[in-house]
Amino acid sequence: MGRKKLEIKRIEKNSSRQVTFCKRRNGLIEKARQLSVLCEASVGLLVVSASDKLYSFSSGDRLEKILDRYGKKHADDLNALDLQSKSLNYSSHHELLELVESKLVESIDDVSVDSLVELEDHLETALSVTRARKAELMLKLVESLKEKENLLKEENQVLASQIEKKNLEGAEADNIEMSSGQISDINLPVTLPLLN
Amino acid sequence: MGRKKLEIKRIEKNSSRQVTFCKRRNGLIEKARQLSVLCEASVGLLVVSASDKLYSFSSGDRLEKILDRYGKKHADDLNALDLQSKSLNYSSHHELLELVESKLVESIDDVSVDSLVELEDHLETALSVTRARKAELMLKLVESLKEKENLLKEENQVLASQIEKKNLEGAEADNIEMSSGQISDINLPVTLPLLN
DNA sequence: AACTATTTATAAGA
DNA sequence: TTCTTATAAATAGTT
Repeated sequence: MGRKKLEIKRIEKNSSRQVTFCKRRNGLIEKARQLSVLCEASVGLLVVSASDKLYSFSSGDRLEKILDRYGKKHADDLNALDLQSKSLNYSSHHELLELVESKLVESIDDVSVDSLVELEDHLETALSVTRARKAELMLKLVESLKEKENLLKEENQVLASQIEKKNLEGAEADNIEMSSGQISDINLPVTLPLLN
Repeated sequence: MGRKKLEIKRIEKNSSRQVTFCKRRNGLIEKARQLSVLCEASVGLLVVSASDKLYSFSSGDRLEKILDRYGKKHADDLNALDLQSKSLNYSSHHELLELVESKLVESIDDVSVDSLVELEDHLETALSVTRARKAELMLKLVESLKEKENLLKEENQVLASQIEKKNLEGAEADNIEMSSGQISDINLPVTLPLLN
């Protein structure tokens, strides 16, 4: 449904692929929503772009909660942007560690599945945040190094062009010297005989 | 897109709802497939009908983990304490992916808890291997960038010293130019009056 | 981000 | 279900 029929195979052109991804992803999510509404079905949809951005839709019950929750965590993990706002009910890692310890002190048999699931969630969230921060720092490091690289390259170019300029000036200087030599060569015969 | 425009709200007529469910479900799955192929995206889709039949699509990587997790949650809920580790004897990622796919081809309901637990272990191991690899690549990237930085700095120094050298030569060149100008300045007054 | 020529999906009917 | 067909929707290429 477009100007041309499109073969269903990887779109080679990068920009087209990205645009198509955006359009079709939105379309897909809308279709998923419509299906869930029209037919009272549970629909869970996750889309991860090649660049690791995550998009999801879910229609609201258990299955979808799971998918959605997974999606949100990984969105955090991957986007690593507003960590604080999405953050955690425990205020510090120290607090989290205490929580873990208290759970572990209980006799395993007495621990409810629910509380373990809850603990798992806490730990997973903490892990995501940690990973996100790590990824963020790594990316910043790489970025700053690339920036440095660019600055140095620029500097190199400036220096190189200065050298070229110097070389040209040197050549010019030679030319001037040559021509004035010629002038004097011409002038001298004119003058010298007269002077003689 | 049909004979009439359809409002997006629950279809009341039972048979119509069922027919529409079937058509749109197939359409949605096909769209999901196309998106994954066209744009190299990972797509996971789960649809549960009102009569609790499950349909799914997944594009073959990451997303399997999510679907697996759906199974895993059931496993956890039912057998929370049965978490004995299974051996991990797959030899390659390819093999692992095949394993995952084969599991996913089965109707989710029919997968045994044990096989899901096993699959989870496989996936977690693969995940940690992948993470380790990612970390390795990141570190290498940082290292190579630092190396590049050093090379560029060296080049800069070389260029700078060349410029300095050129400047010295340039100064000499300037002197020559100056003196030849003086020569012609000297010569001209000598010759011109004589030529007049 | 819009536009629009086309292709696709699908609602209703058989 | 399945096929057909009129029509609504999605979207590929373009600007």
